[in-house]
Amino acid sequence: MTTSKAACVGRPRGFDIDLALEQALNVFWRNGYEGTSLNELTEAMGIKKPSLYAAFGNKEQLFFKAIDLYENRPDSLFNIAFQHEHVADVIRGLLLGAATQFTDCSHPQGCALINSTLSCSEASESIKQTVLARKAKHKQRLVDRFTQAKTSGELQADCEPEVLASLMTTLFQGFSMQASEGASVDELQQVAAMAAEGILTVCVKR
Amino acid sequence: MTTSKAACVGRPRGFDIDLALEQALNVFWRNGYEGTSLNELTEAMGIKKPSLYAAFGNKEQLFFKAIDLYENRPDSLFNIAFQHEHVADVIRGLLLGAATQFTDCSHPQGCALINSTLSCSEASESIKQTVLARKAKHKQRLVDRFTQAKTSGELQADCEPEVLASLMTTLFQGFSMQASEGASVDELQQVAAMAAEGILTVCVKR
DNA sequence: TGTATTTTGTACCGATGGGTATTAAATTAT
DNA sequence: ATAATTTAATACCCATCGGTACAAAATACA
Repeated sequence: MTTSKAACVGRPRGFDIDLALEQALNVFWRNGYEGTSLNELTEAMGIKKPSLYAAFGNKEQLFFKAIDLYENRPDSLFNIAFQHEHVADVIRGLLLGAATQFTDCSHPQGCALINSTLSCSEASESIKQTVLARKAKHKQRLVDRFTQAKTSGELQADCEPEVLASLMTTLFQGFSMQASEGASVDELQQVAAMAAEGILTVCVKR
Repeated sequence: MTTSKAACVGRPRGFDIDLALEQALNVFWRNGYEGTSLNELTEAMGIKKPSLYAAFGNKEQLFFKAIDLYENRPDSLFNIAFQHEHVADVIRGLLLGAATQFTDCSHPQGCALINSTLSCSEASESIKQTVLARKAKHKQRLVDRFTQAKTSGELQADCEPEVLASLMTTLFQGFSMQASEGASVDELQQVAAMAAEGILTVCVKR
């Protein structure tokens, strides 16, 4: 699928490339891009450096592939929440979903995309720009959905879709940081509930 | 004041130590702790490494002194907002103040404290813990203020001070990230206004 | 005029960063 | 078997990291 080179000649690869990519994602998710060293990566992936470079190119390309894997997961926050018909349920789903997923112990805490941008000095500028572009794309999905809600009369007249979308991403980023710093599910869910109540009261007709 | 060693014997120091500390703060503010190298620091401070180590100890201690400088500024967000009598004005002041200060072009974008935690791998664990402790102290100030407001009857009965404080810090962290990523004053102020309206509607008696 | 004391600049230290050259090992095709 | 091809492991490359040894320079005191 992601890597479908049927190299049927030569010595066969001694590791599962998709599994290795998942391990790499976990490390980047936990430590960000610059906070992750090749030694950490190779150890987590169970391979040596030359194998990593042969299979994935370099650290940067490995990161991009890992982020692709992250964003294409079917149980993504956006994919689930956007299934709701009413914008009120979308907003509730996004906030509660973020609080829940970001603190899920079955994987690193917080959002992999958000966590990755954090530790980017001027060195890895391309990483920064790419991640920012992806985040902007997600924000645009919010703007589009809220604009549609405004058109269909679900939102208050004085509620601007762009501002509402910005508020949502602000909360996501805050949730991601708090989760990474050890906040509990309960704490974030309570915050999400309060935020949702405030937003729905102010922005959504009921 | 901060460094009042009257070393009146020996070769006099060739640079202003307080000014140098301000420059160091600016660099940490922009790049975080691990994202800042000694070369960047010495260049910004206009001194060489041995001078830095003689004056400030090491990178870690320099960071702590820079953060002290940051937190003790009289025009701090909290110090200003907490002067208001009514909790509604405190909340409005904190949110609008954060949006405004975090995007102020006269210094690096975002909150120095929040930005510093971001790029902390397991390496600099002491930095992480110290910054987390300081952030927790600030959050406690919020909890105390909101608890007082609850007692004095300014808050709704179902509004928990801890949750409200968490929501505020969530927004601060989100604002800091967005500001660091280039969000404009206007954008953040609009978001802050919407957030304030929602919070006041849901949490504060009017 | 020393002498003690402190700062400054240069040049360096070991450790770690991302990345690679090279050779041995394992497989398919001839 | 043997050649061609691909992966694996070791050992290395250079740049940068935080930090420091050392000697020259600049001051106060005797």
